[in-house]
Amino acid sequence: MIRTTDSRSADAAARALYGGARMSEQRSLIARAVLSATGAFTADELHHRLRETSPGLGLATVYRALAAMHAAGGVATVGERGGSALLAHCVRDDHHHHLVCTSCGDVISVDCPLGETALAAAARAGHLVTRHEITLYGLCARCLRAGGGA
Amino acid sequence: MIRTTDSRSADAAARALYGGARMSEQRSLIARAVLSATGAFTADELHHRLRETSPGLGLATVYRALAAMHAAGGVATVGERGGSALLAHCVRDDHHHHLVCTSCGDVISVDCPLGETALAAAARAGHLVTRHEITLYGLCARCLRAGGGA
DNA sequence: ACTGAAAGTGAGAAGCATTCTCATCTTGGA
DNA sequence: TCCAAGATGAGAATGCTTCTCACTTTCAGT
Ligand SMILES: [Mn+2]
Ligand SMILES: [Mn+2]
Ligand SMILES: [Zn+2]
Ligand SMILES: [Zn+2]
Repeated sequence: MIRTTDSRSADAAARALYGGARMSEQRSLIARAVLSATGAFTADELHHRLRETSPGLGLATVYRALAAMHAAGGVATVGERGGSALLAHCVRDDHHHHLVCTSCGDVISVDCPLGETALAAAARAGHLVTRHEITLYGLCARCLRAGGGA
Repeated sequence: MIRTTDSRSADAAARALYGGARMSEQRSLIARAVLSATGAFTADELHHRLRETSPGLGLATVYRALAAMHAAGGVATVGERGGSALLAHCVRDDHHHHLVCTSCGDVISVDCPLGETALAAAARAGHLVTRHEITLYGLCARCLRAGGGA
């Protein structure tokens, strides 16, 4: 039986999030917390979770580790909540966006809705779109079944 | 000759931005600055501009006036730059988004690209999209002609 | 025009997320 | 093993935005 919590594969998965950079005990813990998170989280939330088993872990270290994972592409900013950035583990490597469940925090990957139509309209008006940010908020299938249909 | 700076119509336009609320000398000045801005601006930028002719104007007053206009619908958050919110005068009352020129700050109104296709895809997966944020960045026609084609 | 309660103002303090500083560990290749 | 580069933790610092409070202004009702 192969377990996803196997220490060898867990280490490899955690290490991969940093893109081959140096690994510390703290960064390993933080990466595992990111991998085991069910949905989106803020830096502070992750810090609180980690504090339960690692009381000495600093908040700045969490921020630094998340920035490193973000740079390596394993973590994405998927929205914001109450003034804090919402992050999540993101494996998809093609261009896409995220739907964040405002009830449970789950993150659903969505294809980019900016198609030929939208970009062509901008081009027709003489403009050039070089970058865009799209975030969807709503309810995931589970939360919609649970309470949205009442 | 009818001038856009006619005091009667300027007052009316400024007043309209607040949605009929009480009007002070400061709010009038701030509303005119919003109306005369060519594109997007931060609260601090607007404050600096206003300071040139109204040295006593407080930054908190600018923030409060912008919040009031935002609530009334005459001002929209159109993006962010360097950690500050980018605002702009927005008259369009139907659902739309904004393309901000990263060169000159001009704001171009764009139709919402989230069509049936995108929403249906989410619905098919059992999700419900209740809210979304879309911001485009790029170059306006003028800036594209000026430097983008070099 | 007068009055007064509600609303607005200015200065600075306060909040809050995030980043920086710096002295002190760790890590991992040589 | 050695050590230079990198990571850590605590708290200071930063920067945008909001709040507090004493004071002033607005305007609906008279
Ligand atoms: Mn993703
Ligand atoms: Mn608009
Ligand atoms: Zn959910
Ligand atoms: Zn431009």
